[in-house]
Amino acid sequence: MVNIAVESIGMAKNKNITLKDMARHFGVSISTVSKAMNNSPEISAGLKEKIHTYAVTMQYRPNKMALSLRRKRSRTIGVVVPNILNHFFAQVLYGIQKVAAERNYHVISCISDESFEKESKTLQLLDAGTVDGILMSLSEETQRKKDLSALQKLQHQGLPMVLFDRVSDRISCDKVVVDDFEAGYKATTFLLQRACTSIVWVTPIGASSVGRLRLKGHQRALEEAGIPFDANLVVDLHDPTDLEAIIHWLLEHKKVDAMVGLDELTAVRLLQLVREKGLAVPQKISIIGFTNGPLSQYVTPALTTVSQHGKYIGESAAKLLVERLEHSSPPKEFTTKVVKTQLIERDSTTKPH
Amino acid sequence: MVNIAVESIGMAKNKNITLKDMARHFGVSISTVSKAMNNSPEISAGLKEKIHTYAVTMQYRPNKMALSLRRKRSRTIGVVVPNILNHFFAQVLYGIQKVAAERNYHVISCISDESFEKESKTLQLLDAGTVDGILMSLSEETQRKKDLSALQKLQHQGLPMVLFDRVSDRISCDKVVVDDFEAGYKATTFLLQRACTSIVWVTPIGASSVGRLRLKGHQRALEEAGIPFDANLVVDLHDPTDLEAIIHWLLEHKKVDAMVGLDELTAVRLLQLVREKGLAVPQKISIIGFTNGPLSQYVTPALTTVSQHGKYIGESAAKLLVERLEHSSPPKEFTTKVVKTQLIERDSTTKPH
DNA sequence: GTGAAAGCGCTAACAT
DNA sequence: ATGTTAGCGCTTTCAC
Repeated sequence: MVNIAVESIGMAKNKNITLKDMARHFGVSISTVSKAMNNSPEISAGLKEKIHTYAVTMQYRPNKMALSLRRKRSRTIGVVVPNILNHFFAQVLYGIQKVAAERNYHVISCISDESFEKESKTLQLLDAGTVDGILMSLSEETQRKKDLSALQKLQHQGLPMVLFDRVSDRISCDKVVVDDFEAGYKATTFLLQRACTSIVWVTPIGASSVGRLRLKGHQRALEEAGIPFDANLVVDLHDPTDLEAIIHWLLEHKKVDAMVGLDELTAVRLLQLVREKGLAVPQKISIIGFTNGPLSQYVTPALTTVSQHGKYIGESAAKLLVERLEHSSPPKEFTTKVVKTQLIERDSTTKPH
Repeated sequence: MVNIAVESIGMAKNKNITLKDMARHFGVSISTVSKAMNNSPEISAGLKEKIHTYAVTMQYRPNKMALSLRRKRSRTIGVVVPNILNHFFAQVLYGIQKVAAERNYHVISCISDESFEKESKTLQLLDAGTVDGILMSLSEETQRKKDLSALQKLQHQGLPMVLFDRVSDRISCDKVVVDDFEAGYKATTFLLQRACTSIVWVTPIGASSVGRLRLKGHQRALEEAGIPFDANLVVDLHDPTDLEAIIHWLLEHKKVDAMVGLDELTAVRLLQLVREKGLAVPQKISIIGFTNGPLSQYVTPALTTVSQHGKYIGESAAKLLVERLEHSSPPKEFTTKVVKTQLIERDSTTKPH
């Protein structure tokens, strides 16, 4: 009686069935069932057949935890991005999810919110055992602090990782980066060709590898054109709410004919502020943004922008990681994949004359 | 000597240390070490002290898989969203990540891409054992097919879940939804008050619960105003590329004075198409969108829009789930939380007269 | 205060 | 063709 009661409750609660349960059911050993389920040739066709159908009707599903414990692999990768509301990172994440799904990996995603503390905490939680590997882009604060200890700890644990976009020389691993120097160079050159010589450079990510490289490209372009670099035109934006005041000041005290915003939202806000000031874009001021998202596309005038191919970066990074996870046999050199940017000309910049 | 050698190799490869290793090191039993690490009062203060410091220097980290296997809980929740490039869902995900991080849960996120097949496959991969519970918003295709078998299977496994935004009556669980009927009603009423009577209704999510409810709200508002409902004005958009042709046709064959786009991107595209046609917004045509994202905010003219508080929805859903996971003791009734929308008036609609 | 033993669910080398 | 055993890393009851 007790048994029956237990069984029916069991049905309702759908207690997950195990190999042990099936073994008991057939009066065979657990390993026999295991082998049968894994289609081992050791087991007779008849028994296998019976066990399989029973497994199906009982909805047997192998326990993932037990498998992971045994195999020491979880088929899960961890992803840490600074900000998921940023279209570029959303695209990257999309790319990552895509290849992960294709290869039957789960992805645990975490947001650092550009905060060093959150990033470290996240990284701690994400240690080896939870995930087989990590995909990550450094937070701005982390790059400013230059404190990579959390990451290094993981690396020291032997956790494979690939860094993308915001990377660091001090971590040796596979990397996927944008050719940011060239991107900065390209944007500035583009403006110079359109006779813009006084270019305001607004960077919300000044301390990041990405921000620094783009700035260098900018400076190089100026240099090659023989235009002196004016540090006052570089706006290192720590707090987005400062933007308005800064731009107003610049517009009143400097002769400005172009602006570059290093992320999509900043560029669009630049556009808005300039127009509010009554200055026509691109006639008076040309504007270039980064990240080719819907925002750049649909704003008026449509923004000339540097596309970074976020989805492709995500896919590449994920593939690189999975590759390493599965063919750990030849631990070949670390590679750094450089993804070229593309400058998409729209209506926020003047035509060349 | 042997020990030293082993130790140094251990350092290099950083083989993760286990309770067993520590037990051997101190010549005590595994269970003693376990108790010490868990601060059991059974263990003498002295030993505990020694073990703790050793654990720290050796960087002991408990094996997550073993713990999960033992506890039958992974502290991981699964999230399935239709589309992460959509700002609304990105916000929801952000909210979810936030509370998950606060409560020390991992989140495995998956994208269904509005596809029934991908959603089912994902759900299968995400079965009990992998995650402790699920947060999910149904894909459009799934809602059209009305095939919830994958979800029901999970439910039958006893996996706690909470559905958000795109939900179904046929699944009984906690839910967090937007008051979509009211949202549709509100949008239409708003337009009617501004003397718009011929309202084009463009829905890329016609088959979803959300799309249907909003349409009902729309119809009710029309009805109350004594305006006959014209089914030709409802555009059930299956393929986004059709939008242009459809709108052109409508603009030429119907007298239209307002349009509503049921997601952010659609509304913005509507705005663009109308303006390309040379029709002033809002003077000739008023436009209302959904989802209050940067796109709606920065487009020209800025879009009047129905805000759905994505982040809040994500937070609520996550909290509901975690609540259930942690106090499974009183299995109280399922709740459905209804989040009110907010109509944000901007410049794409005329002022009331 | 410490340890032995069983068990979580599964696999695999080694019997029989 | 099937079973035994040991073990993945940890917790926990029960002895000592």
